[in-house]
Amino acid sequence: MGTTQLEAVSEPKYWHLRTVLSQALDTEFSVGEVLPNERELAARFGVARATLRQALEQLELEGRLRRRRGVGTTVAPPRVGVAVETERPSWPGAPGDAWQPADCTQGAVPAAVAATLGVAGDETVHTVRRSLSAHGQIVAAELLYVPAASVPELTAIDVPGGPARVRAVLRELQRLTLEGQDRAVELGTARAEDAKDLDRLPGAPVLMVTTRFFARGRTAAVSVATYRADTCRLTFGAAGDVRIVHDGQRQVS
Amino acid sequence: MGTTQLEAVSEPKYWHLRTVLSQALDTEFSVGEVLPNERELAARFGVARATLRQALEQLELEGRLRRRRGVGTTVAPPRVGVAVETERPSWPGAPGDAWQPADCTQGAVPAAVAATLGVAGDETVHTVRRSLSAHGQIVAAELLYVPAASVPELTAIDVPGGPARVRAVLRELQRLTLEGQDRAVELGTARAEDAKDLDRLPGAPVLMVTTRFFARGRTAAVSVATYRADTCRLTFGAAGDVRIVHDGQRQVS
DNA sequence: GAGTGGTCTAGACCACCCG
DNA sequence: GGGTGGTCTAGACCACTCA
Repeated sequence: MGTTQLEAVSEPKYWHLRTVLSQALDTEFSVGEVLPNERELAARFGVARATLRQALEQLELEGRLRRRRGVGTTVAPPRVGVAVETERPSWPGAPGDAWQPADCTQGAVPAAVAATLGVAGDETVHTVRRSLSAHGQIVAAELLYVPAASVPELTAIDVPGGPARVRAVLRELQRLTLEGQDRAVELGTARAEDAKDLDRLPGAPVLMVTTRFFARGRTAAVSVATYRADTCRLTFGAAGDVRIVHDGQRQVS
Repeated sequence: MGTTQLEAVSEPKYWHLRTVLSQALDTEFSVGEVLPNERELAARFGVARATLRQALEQLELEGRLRRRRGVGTTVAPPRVGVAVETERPSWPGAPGDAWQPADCTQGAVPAAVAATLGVAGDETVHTVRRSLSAHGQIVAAELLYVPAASVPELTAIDVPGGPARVRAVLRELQRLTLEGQDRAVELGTARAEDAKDLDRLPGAPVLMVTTRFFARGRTAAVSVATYRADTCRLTFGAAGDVRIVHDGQRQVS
């Protein structure tokens, strides 16, 4: 990485800096390598630390860098491909589903969720929490909403249940015939709670995937999953090793 | 919106501010309404302007606010659902495809694209640019890469072609039997060029959708589409009016 | 305790929009 | 020309990690 000062250009400094750093990452650094600290880098490029941080933020958003307080800034590995949808629709918890059960509560749900489920605001809904890991890292957290009416065989409980309870809910769900599902993907920010699970700061960018499951002519369950946007690439269909970055700067592995 | 100062809490000020503003947006503002300017808001909450801006940035990332230089900060409408995948796989430009042709060049492509296409680095590839509008706004820009070998009937041109040329390429593509496709979705930042098309600043968050089209046992084309992350919600399957926000604070329309 | 990134401040100037 | 958000500076202190 050169010691060069930035020459005068019309584009914002932080954007030019991002480009310079991006090229340096391509040519002079390898995955896992630690960059000089922010104060050092800022001095080297002759900018304020805040400006440098703006450039680093961009690169982190693109999944090129990983920054950890007390540790430093390192070159991030390529994003992990996470299969969101493979072939046929299937219930959560079906064989081959890699999500790990966490816990399960029941009670009322937020109005927006109730509306999507088509249930009354005070109707009992099972709320299942699960998480998904890849390469030893948690990459996604999920809230699965299952109206009690969808799993009538299930006996009520008063206290939060653990993984066993989660499995019981999912088992009941499998008994229904899945008539279809649809999904929506959008950008969101991690709630404080999810951020903790995902080992990120509150407000970290996440990809929110909302899935509706249909059975018996109605919405039998809704899943809201938040994936770490910095480390994940969501795949649909047979997508295996798609590895394109828009500006084409990045090496293929 | 209260004139209240922020009380002492352990969470970062900008995050608490985000929450306060978010609730104010839910209860005291309607879509399109203009917020007080940043200096005014910062003074009202007793924080520096930079801190306030950090909170506004979060809300903009969540699609709750829209900020325009010289104009002001307004309450954003709900995100637009954009159908990325409906039923069966289909070629770009097939009937029902709402993408607008822009222009078309040919020549070498970035190494990463060539690798995905499975062509040599110097092989001729048609690069088609298209854009997608919804409600009078451009919401996505696409680069479609079609190796010359996939459309052998097409005569070569030396200069960039317009929409007519784009249609010719797409027409040739339709003649192939589409054997399958897969997709990947990830977070990216808008290149300067795309940012201009999308009416955003460079580095604006975008959802990058990479699609591979298979024909004759190989990858016949690759599309890289960038959607405005602030205004778009990508839908897969029959998803119509899914409208859930993770923390459930938001009203359903 | 030394070093890292994260938060926050109080200013300045610039680019852009609109009346 | 006046008002908006966007960029940038030069500092300070804090929270966290690790030897």
